[in-house]
Amino acid sequence: MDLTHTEENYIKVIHHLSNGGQQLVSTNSLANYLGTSPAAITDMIQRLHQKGLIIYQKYQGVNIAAPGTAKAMQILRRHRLWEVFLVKKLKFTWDEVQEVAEELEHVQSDLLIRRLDDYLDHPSYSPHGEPIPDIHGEIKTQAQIVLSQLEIGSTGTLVAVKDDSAPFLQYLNKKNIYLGAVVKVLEKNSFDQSMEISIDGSIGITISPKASDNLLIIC
Amino acid sequence: MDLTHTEENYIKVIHHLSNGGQQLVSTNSLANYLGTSPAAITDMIQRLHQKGLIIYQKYQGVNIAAPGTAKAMQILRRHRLWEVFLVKKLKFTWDEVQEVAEELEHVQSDLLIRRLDDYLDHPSYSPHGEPIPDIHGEIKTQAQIVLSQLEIGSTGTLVAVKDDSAPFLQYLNKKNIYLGAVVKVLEKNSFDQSMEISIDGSIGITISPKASDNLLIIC
DNA sequence: TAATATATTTAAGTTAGCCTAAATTTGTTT
DNA sequence: AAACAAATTTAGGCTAACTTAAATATATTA
Repeated sequence: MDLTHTEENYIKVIHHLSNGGQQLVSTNSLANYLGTSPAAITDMIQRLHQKGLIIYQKYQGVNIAAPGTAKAMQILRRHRLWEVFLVKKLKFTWDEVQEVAEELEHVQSDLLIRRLDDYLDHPSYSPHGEPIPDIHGEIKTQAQIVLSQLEIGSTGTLVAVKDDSAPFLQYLNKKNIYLGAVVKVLEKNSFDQSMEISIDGSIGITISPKASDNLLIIC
Repeated sequence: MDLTHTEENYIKVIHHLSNGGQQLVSTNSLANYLGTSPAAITDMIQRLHQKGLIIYQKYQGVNIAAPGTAKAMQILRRHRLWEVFLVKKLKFTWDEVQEVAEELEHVQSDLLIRRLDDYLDHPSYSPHGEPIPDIHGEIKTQAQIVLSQLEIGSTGTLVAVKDDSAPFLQYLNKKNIYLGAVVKVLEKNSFDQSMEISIDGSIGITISPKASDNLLIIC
């Protein structure tokens, strides 16, 4: 089923605000999130319910339905692949990608997304560390842990940051720490919780506990 | 001024059908080209005239105005850069690009287009051999002639096709004839107007007059 | 539990972009 | 030049996606 850009956005937001279907989403929270009037929300959710993409009962809020989830996964896949493209190939910074990816995600062409995926070597994570659904809409869920919990001698792949404020990102930049890097814990200093790590085989880098608590890795 | 996707499409088509402003375009020809009713055309051209993008007099047809030309150049630039990307990077074939580029050209981000242009090394021609306007909307014009007029022993660079129907593009594909190639005329058979040519120094390839009349080259 | 506040829906209206049918202008032919 | 044909515009309507204002349902609290 083909949706309009707006319908796709609603589906994406309902999927997000319902935590993937775990909770009901109120009309007001949608209106608030999307910056439209509650009346506009009611209008649209009635249409999406009609189409079977969401579950809706008058005055009771909405939830995403199975076909809606599939659609949401497709949109997330497109969005995150474009983000990878923008950052890896076009040298966008993390904070520049959102707006453009928001538009690119609505370009309708399965062939395009398949080729883009090939071109990018089938990435599993966006530059923000969000998992990229595969072509079937499946997300490979791998438990993420904070770097500070990794044991000495163990390695993991850096996939996300908890704090994506500019100062922290600049700090990471300066220390040559980037997403996708293989991190190895060389040492832990128990008296101040600082860590010595190597990034993709580099020599030891010292990072503070504040940093290691905000870096997410998979093993 | 920001235009809707539809308005951008109208501007593009009016620019095209007016030959860049050289002739008036009738309501009917627009309706025909766009596959909509003449009434819808009248609707839209009144709006575009209001915005100063086209020149319009009731019952007299329209022409592109200077601001419309600037907009058309911007759209053509986006379209053709995306075409280069799709073909060069994503391995699309000539006949696969049109539809997707048609969507991508409407993504609004000057930064995106600037970065894409950098990434592609500032190409001057699309895969169909159409010139790509620069960031100021200027087109570097070089006289194009049809291959059939090239003399024996002369060479030229293939930059465009007159006929870009799928069958013709597939024919070219099969004969290993591609845009950007250096073409040399080896022989001309006067009885059937067929030609022997070499492509980037290849051995002789025989092409029909129908083909050589539809291949545009610069010398 | 009744009164009140909040959330949600309905009603009526708007704009973009289309449609068909009717009216009007322009072009062509005799 | 009048009559007809073709092209164009106007009029009235439709859907998607919004708006504000009014009505109604739900939640809260005295």
